[in-house]
Amino acid sequence: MGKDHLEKPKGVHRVASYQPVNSVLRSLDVLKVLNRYSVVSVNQIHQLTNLPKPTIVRLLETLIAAGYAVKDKNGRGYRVTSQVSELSCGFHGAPMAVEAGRPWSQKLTRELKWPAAIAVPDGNAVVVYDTTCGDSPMSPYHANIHKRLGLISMPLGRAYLAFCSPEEQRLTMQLLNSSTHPDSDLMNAPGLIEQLLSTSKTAQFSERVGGEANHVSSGVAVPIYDETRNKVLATIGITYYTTAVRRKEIVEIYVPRLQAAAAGIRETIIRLTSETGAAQANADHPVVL
Amino acid sequence: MGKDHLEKPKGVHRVASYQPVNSVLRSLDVLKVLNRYSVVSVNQIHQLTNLPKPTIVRLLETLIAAGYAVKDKNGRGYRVTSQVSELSCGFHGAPMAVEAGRPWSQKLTRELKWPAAIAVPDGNAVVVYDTTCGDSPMSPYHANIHKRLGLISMPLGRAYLAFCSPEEQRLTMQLLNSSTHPDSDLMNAPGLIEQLLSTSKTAQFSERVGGEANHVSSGVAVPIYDETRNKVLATIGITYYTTAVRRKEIVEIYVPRLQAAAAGIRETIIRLTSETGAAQANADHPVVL
DNA sequence: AACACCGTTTCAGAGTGTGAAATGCATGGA
DNA sequence: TCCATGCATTTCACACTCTGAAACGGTGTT
Repeated sequence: MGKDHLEKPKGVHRVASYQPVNSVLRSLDVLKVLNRYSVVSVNQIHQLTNLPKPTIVRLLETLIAAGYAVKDKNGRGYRVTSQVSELSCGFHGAPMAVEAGRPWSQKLTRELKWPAAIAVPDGNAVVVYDTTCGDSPMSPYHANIHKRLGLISMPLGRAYLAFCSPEEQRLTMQLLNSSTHPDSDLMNAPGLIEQLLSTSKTAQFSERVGGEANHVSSGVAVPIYDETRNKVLATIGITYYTTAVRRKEIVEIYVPRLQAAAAGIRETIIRLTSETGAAQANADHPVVL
Repeated sequence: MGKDHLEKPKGVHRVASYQPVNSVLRSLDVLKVLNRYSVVSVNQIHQLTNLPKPTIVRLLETLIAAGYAVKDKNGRGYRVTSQVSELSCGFHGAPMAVEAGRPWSQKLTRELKWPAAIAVPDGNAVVVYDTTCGDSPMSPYHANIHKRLGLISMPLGRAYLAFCSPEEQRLTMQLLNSSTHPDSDLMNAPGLIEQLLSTSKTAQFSERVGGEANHVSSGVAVPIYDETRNKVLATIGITYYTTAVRRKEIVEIYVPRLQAAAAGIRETIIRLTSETGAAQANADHPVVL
């Protein structure tokens, strides 16, 4: 397979360098089938996957050894155990927000040109899990992915702190007072904090006007709210050069666009969540016998 | 942490004839770690699993090829996708009822000696997914696991039909009228059906008195009700020789025991469900950075 | 610039997964 | 009762696939 001339990697993403591990792919197929039907026989799996039966039995025993499946009584079939939740319980918070939000932040950047970012609350800060600063032709910053942003000074942080539940806000404030974080230096001005939060709450978005400290950039952000859990799942915002945009434009165009994106993301998340939990209650039962 | 996958043989069950497939066990470990943390680096996985880094990258690429993971932007880490729900969405209905109910039906058989059974509604019948007839010293029948039982004549079936929601009952009755099923021959006596259902509903359990047809056995059953979804998840019942038990004993001892078991199973199911869905919202965030 | 760290790639070799064929093990019909 | 049938399971020799030490290359730090 050795090429003697240089081959350019495809686009930005490199081609996978490894061949996928065969047995792993097969085991995932088997586990998927196990999940589709309540109780499955080796033969059913064989028909659904075209895998040789010995292979199926071997993989099933492997899944059993790992605790994700059990053999039904008197060898009539196999089924999954409650432990399978370990394999999907992590699809919450950051991963869900990123997967649901990516198309929306890209759309924002296409339309407004400025970079957008999505951040997820994590203790005493928010963590940026996605930015479109690579897609934006004129990004004020280069790359702040995985950066922890302060909950007071940064719009993405404040959009969380101002709009989360009162109890959550109280606990987070305690955390802010008892640990070091990006905004630790602002903690001695309690009046300032309350003012910023209430201003955000009234205006329905949070804003940082640049030029104050040593920032040439400004930003606005709004929360992504899950109404079924009463929880701020993430925040989404855009950043721009302070001198390049008039405030009127921000309030009348940028903020509504952000709120529309947040609403769209919220709907996607609700859909993904309900699919994960319930769903297929009907599709699941094509009368297994 | 867990590295040696040496499994001890399990008690009465036969020892697994195959050696578990190594790469599969490892991939499941990796997927589990991916789920425990929002975004993970290869190094973090390495520290948590003790797997060699090339192996981790290979398995991650395999998971990516299968669609269960994606590489976070600019190579800073990996995370799961919404597709992981495929690997656990099946733990509902039958598997959950069986896993939660098994200890209770065994307890019933230990105490009352008669065999107990758990059945799950499936279209126009209920399917027996677990029985303790192997544990019972005096079982009237031999093995009816995976058998489809009628919703009218059998206590396990009637406990579902009588106690499910009115809308579900209406749809199921339509299904019973338009398909063949174990009780097809009873469908021409509509008065009988309504009477059986209302009697069950009043008495809070369903009962079949043997000797009527050609049965020497009788049975009682109760529904396992999920209050959060307003849904009968399964039914649990016991079977006995008609002539061996006085009716007083059934009403005063058997039925209360069954109802206690149903309540216990319901609680276990609620616990399992909430663990699967939410949970770990806090434990999940040991500040990943 | 030099260093340190980390993700990724390479590659040769051995251990491991593979699946056709054979063997059990039920159930059901004659 | 005794085969016939269908399915789950086991065996086993071989090919091949997975393995992981070592090397590489990129990025951020001193």
